[in-house]
Amino acid sequence: MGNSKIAKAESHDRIVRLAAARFRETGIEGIGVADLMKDAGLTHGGFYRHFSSREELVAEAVERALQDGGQAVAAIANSKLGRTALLAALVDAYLSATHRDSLATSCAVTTLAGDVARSNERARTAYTGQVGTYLDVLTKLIVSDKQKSRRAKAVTALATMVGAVSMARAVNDEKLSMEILKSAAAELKAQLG
Amino acid sequence: MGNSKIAKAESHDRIVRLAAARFRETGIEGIGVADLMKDAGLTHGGFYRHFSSREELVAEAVERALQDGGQAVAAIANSKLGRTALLAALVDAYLSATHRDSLATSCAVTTLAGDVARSNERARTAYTGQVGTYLDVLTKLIVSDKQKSRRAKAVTALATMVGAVSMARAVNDEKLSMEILKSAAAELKAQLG
DNA sequence: ATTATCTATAGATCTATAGATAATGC
DNA sequence: ATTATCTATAGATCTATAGATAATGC
Repeated sequence: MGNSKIAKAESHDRIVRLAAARFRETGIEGIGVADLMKDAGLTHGGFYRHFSSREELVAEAVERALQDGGQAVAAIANSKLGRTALLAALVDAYLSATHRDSLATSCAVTTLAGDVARSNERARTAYTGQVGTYLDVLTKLIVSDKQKSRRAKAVTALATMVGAVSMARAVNDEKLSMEILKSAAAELKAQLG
Repeated sequence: MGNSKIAKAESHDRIVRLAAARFRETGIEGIGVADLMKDAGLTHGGFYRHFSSREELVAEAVERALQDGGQAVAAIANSKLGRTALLAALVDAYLSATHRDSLATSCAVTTLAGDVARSNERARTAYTGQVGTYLDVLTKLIVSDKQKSRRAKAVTALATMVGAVSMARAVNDEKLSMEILKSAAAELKAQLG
């Protein structure tokens, strides 16, 4: 015990990274400070040397969770696929059973939507920014005569993906869950391809 | 204190009805047994004569919350509008600022999606049933050459509405929030009308 | 000397239970 | 006699703080 500034920064980063994962798994209020610190290999007493309150961790962890999704999208967007193939790759990845089932690493725009709506302004501002980023990416990938129409199609496509994954997770009927993911993916690709 | 069987049934119904509203406002874990009982004008000690556990209330209240939405849809569906006007009325009501802001009475398929995914099987089964009901209503209202295609369009339309309202609630930018609702409504009406 | 983390604990919750009270209903 | 609700409380959490310990860093 007792540690360097570098070690403290590493601890801070580890707490935020693990909280970003656990909050997506359990919901933001589904896990306490003590368990989060235990995950990070620390005891709960040290928490308040890193964060002024639990709310501050919530804000940082929501920001981190949203960044994770941004990086996943950037990884696909930076591949050398053409416009249509790129759109299809994004849609298929988002509407995959793997994304549905991998809560800890999933897109926070879907997974934390309900929690963020009830959360602090910093978390909501981060959420708003990430939605804007996704809409920019999608708007550039969509073909349409008018710019305004491309943007509206991007909004609708993102809403479709978010809603489909939300419902696919909540239903307890695997067949219906897969139907939701597959139907939405097929429709989006037909509409935007 | 001390009360008739009729009064007990009324108390039970009041607890479930108020819990269905509060759970949608605060999230299922956002309010405790004592506050729920206080809402119903009772003290917390009597709770376990009505429910064997908090989980049992969660199941009943999720069922009730989902029913509320079903009744709202039925009210619109039973109006004397033609197919196109009916679809437009459903889409506009779902994607209205009023629905976005009226959490306590809102559609639980959107509002409780995240909580239900982590909840008990009875709540998830009720959720699954309500999704099926909505899909049946929408499938009948959508025109398309093939039955299979109508169903896929219904799934996509429901996903779009659920995702749009989820995001519209989480962002803290009123302009973006309204853009999400209005763009999704316009696209859905253009696609399905 | 400073500080990152630890142990210990205060005070506020939360679910659940025990036993008392005051009605209903046979 | 039964029971719907009440008061009181047990026991488990949860956030936050206090003070000790053992390292870093001047």
